[in-house]
Amino acid sequence: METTTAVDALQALAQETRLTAFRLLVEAGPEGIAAGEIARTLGVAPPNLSFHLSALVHAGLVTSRRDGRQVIYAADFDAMDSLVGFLAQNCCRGEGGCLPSVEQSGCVPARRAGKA
Amino acid sequence: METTTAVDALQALAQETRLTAFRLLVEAGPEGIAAGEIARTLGVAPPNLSFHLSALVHAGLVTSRRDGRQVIYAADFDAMDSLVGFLAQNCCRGEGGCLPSVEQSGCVPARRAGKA
DNA sequence: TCCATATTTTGATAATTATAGAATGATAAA
DNA sequence: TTTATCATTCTATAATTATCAAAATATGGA
Repeated sequence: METTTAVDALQALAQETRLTAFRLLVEAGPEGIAAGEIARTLGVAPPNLSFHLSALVHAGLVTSRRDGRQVIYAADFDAMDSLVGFLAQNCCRGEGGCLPSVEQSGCVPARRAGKA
Repeated sequence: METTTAVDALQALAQETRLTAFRLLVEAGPEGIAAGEIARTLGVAPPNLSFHLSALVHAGLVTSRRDGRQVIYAADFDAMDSLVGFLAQNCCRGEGGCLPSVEQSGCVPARRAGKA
């Protein structure tokens, strides 16, 4: 992953509305949530949310697909993986001991097992 | 972790100089690196680097200690853990399958094992 | 076709942030 | 105490970004 890609992703997450929306999408999983529902849940005006969602899409953290009149947004978990991996790359000169402790997030193995 | 805390941390990382400096510190491990050496390595003017390092400290991602005339900066791995945990909290409604795959970072178990 | 719903785009404004240069503060050695 | 080194703070400037209101686009149903 390039530094500029990571900066774009972090920049996208570094805003309250966008971070909250992203976490909502992470919690929702691959099925995603419609833009309108996100706007209602967060109490944000639709044009404002649209602005922020497009920032997340542009940063590659979120995908969108149209379903009828709705546009469904979903977190891109691979992008998130890459970002976290980039942050921790070669930590402690490979001696271990500095990585995020995934266990504390409450979300377990499925994907990790697949990727190991 | 509060949303505002996470936004502050992400904001701090969302800038090329700061992100590069942080990753350098992650790689260096708990011993840290002196401000001057970071400045030389990154090719950044000392006042500019100082500005960015203080942003990282303020965000809680980095600690500093004085050693003689030098000021040594080090990554705060617990803060990084918390941030990653916050991003992935309750992912996929707890059904698993959406967490960062730590394995790809090349940094292994020591800390994870301790915290599980 | 006409209307209603869902979302995005546009344009203007207000606020935040990065950078550079000069000056200041802190520590150590001569 | 004088000097050199390392780092930070101050001041000003340039650039980016969030928000709001209004208009525009896209889809589906009457």
